[in-house]
Amino acid sequence: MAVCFFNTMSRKLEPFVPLEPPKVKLYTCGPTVYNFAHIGNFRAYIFEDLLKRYLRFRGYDVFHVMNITDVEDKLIRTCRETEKPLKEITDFYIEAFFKDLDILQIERADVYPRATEHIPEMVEIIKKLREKGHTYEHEGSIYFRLSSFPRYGKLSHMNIEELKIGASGRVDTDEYEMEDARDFALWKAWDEEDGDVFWETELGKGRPGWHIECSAMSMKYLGESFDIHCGGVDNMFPHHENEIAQSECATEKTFVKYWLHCAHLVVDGKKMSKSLGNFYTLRDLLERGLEPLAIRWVLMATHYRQPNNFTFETVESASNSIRRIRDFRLRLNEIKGGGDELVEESSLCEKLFVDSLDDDLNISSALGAVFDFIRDVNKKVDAGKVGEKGAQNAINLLNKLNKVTGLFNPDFEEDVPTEVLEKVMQRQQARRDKNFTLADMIRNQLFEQGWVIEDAPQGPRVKRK
RNA sequence: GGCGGCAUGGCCAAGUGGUAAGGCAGAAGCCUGCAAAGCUUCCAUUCCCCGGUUCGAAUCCGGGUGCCGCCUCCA
Repeated sequence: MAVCFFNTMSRKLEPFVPLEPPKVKLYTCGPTVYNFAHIGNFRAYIFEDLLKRYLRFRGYDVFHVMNITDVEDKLIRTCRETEKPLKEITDFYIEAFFKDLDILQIERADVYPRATEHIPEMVEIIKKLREKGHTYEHEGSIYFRLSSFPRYGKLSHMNIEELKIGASGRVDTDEYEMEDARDFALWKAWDEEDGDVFWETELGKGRPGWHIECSAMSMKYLGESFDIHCGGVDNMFPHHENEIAQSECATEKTFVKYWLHCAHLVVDGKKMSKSLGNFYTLRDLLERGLEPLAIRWVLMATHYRQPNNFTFETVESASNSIRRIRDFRLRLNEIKGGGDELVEESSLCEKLFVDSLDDDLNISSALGAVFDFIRDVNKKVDAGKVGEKGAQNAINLLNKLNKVTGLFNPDFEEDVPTEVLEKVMQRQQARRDKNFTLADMIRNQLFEQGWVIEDAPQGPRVKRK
């Protein structure tokens, strides 16, 4: 079986065949750095992390580009309100963004191009579009003329004629300077509100529109046609649609082969919003004492095309699942001597895991295979059948699959403080003396200090609570 | 109004025609000095509702209900 993805463009599951195997060129829409990213953003980034890790696991040579939008309306407004330079604000949030990625164990992209550092590339594309007659100017701003691109709407299945009506009632066409309310800005002429945020270019004094940055930066690092473009469903229209229009008009080539879109995260069944009080950044969750790995689990464990309902209860449940895996590994580490090597169990688990993820990243099914494996192995361990080699094979498999999910290697407490170990020894002596009152007292004491003692056949097992 | 998605046990969630994975929570048992961990058993005669197709449907078709997203530069 081959890797298959649901391509938004065709609305079908398609076998994945990169343009130049084994290379895979991947572009994912990144953050606008005007604030801390929220967990909904991270849902998308974790989906993309799984995608990239899995492609690498399957032998592809992935080159990943994620843009950073560091010039845009909200940012300019923030500059005005705080009277700080643009770069000071964006640098701060970019640093915070990377820190959050690390906490969630999201692997870094190969390149994080910033919009402000690619103005010349954007200008080039706009010039090319202008030469080909896809643009018009109005008061110094340059707009893309949608009517010049008949295929517009093919990704989102939006009907261009109906868009024209502005049926949402939220588009007041009278306010638009464009020929048509659907047209979008490639280049925005400077006005006073922009302050010192502008570039003097051949197109005049101004700044780029949002959509053009993704076209410019993706094509710069990945070429005029590349394999995969990801983003949240909300970016499908108009952002990705506009990217297609600009890029394909400029190059006359197919821009992207596979479009993958991630569904939204909701919290307690509702869209996150500050007014509902269910809007969380990663910081907010960590302050509440949630485990980063459990957050990663929750964000990853729902199929990327399903809406993910984030609740504290689910995170708690994920923490318990992680504990089960940790305990399984602790148990395997204690095994000595000869016995079953778990060859069949390991290969079955890996096969099911791969088959599941091949199928449009069916992570739930893949996790199911891992838990089946854990149960089967535990059963054999209980029966005393598993040898050291088998335990090592099982650990190796978890480590291997962990490269894909980042969920199967929770931190161990290798560094148990000596005073805790001394207490454990004391307790062992008490148990040998059949002084169970003292033994239980010590165990309770340690529990109060955050340590759990389990009496395994091989001796006491010390774990953090 | 247009486009799209979703509806499976207390919670999360697989499963696209063959008779309901898995995790968490819960109950009982085994094990244990007692626990914990682990294992075993139990926990949806049923997959939003109503029709239809079929030997057979959670899965296909028709209708309905509910929830959600997009249609302004929100992942």
